[in-house]
Amino acid sequence: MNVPHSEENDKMNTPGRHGPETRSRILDAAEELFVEHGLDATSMRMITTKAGVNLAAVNYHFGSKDSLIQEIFQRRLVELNRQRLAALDRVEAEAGSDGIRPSQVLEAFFRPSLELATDTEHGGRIFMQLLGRTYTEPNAFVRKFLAEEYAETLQRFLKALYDSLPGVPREEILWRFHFMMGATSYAIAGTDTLELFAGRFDDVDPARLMPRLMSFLLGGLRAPLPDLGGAIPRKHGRSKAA
Amino acid sequence: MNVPHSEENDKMNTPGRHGPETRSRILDAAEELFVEHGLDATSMRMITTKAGVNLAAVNYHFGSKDSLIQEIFQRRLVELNRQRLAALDRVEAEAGSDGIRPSQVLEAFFRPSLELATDTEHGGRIFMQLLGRTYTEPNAFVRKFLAEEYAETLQRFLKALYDSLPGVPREEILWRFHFMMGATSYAIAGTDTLELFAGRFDDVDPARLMPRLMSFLLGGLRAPLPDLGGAIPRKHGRSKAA
DNA sequence: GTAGAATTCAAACAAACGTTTGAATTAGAT
DNA sequence: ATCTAATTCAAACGTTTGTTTGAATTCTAC
Repeated sequence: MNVPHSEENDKMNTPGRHGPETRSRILDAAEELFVEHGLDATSMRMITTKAGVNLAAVNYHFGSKDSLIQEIFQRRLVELNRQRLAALDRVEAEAGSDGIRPSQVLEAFFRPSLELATDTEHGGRIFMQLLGRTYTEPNAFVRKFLAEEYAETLQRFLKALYDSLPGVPREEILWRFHFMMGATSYAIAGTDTLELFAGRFDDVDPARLMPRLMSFLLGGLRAPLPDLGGAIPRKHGRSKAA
Repeated sequence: MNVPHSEENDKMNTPGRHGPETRSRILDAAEELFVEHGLDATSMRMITTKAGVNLAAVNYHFGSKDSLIQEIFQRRLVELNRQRLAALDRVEAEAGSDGIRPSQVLEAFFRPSLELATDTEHGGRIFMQLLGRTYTEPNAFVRKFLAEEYAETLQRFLKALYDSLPGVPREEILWRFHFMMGATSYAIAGTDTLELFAGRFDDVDPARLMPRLMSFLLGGLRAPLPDLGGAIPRKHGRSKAA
């Protein structure tokens, strides 16, 4: 009867009669609920009730629950990765003849996400909590488009990191980048995790999180390379990291 | 009619007629499925089908799905934390007059989990993947008993870490321990995460993961303390970490 | 071999799930 | 004011969820 929820066509700027805010009401409500209960445990009824809209509104505007999830991640990730790449462009443009330092690469990658995690006004903090726990999400559908959304950004940053650490085996850099993403995700998503573990957590000021995390990450990245014992597949051997 | 699933009473060693393996069949099947699809997305029917038992068997032997989940975590975590505490006891017993080094604390805490993650024979690897993604699990029930299960262990290790780093503000140590747990969890749970991101991951040999991770963690723990700018609540100031 | 408890089994339960439907309502354009 | 398309709405759709039931089966003990 109707052909709504605009899969890929016109942006419903001209149409959209009186409910241009129904979409965003749903997005905001869903974002919060997904953080609180997880993707699966959040039902359509919970979302529409919290948003104050009709149950059918999600399917009308987004098509399905999966499409809603995708939309939520996309609207944030596109902007986040845009900022990251812009920051990398900036430091590369200002770079001298001997390239950029590893700390600059990390800054460009992690600062935008931590700044988004600081934003309590527009739901940035909520989304970053959601994103953090989504990295380990088993849901195949979610994993797929998350990988697609990250592919280009990751590739550019890994290359920049490789160039900033000449002589260090790429395999090691890749692993350490993995470790760094893990530490960062937990720092953002799981504050209450350690809070529960350790009883209390006095200083959770997000403004102080950035320098704290940055020190840790840089220390880990520049740590002496491990002694991997005997045979190492490719890349010849051990040495000190830069 | 029956009073089964033995909440807390006798260990059903004397009773348990011909199906002492029904319980473990269910536990093993559930563990695998939980890793593959997540806790919520794994249904009772999937579990009982994979285990080759009747649908009602889970409720009969465990009482409910939640109790099954709890049982799965408990049988592994009790042993894991026992090993951790034993390792800590050992290094503390051998310690000289000037206490133990931070690296020894980290070894005692993280090595048992990484060794469990290496065990592909008895499902240890599978469980550690499950545990890693459960740290960020929103499910309130899961979070609760996970915190209880970890409370004592965390407390002892944090104290040991504090003692091994005199002069370093406890707040900083707590944060860095949080970062370390994040890095480790991702390293174990989310290998496929970065694999998806980075396209390929040549060297995933778990035997090499331990030295790799250890170098990174120690580098992060011993990194120079961050400059937190102006006022720092309690604990007086900044200094170099040991 | 018979009594009785422990376990398995097929079937059903109510509740919740995501989605669809078709009529009612609203708003923009002519 | 009228027509038309976009949106909202209450109700129902067919599945799937975790759990329960009561009879059938299996095993231990006497």
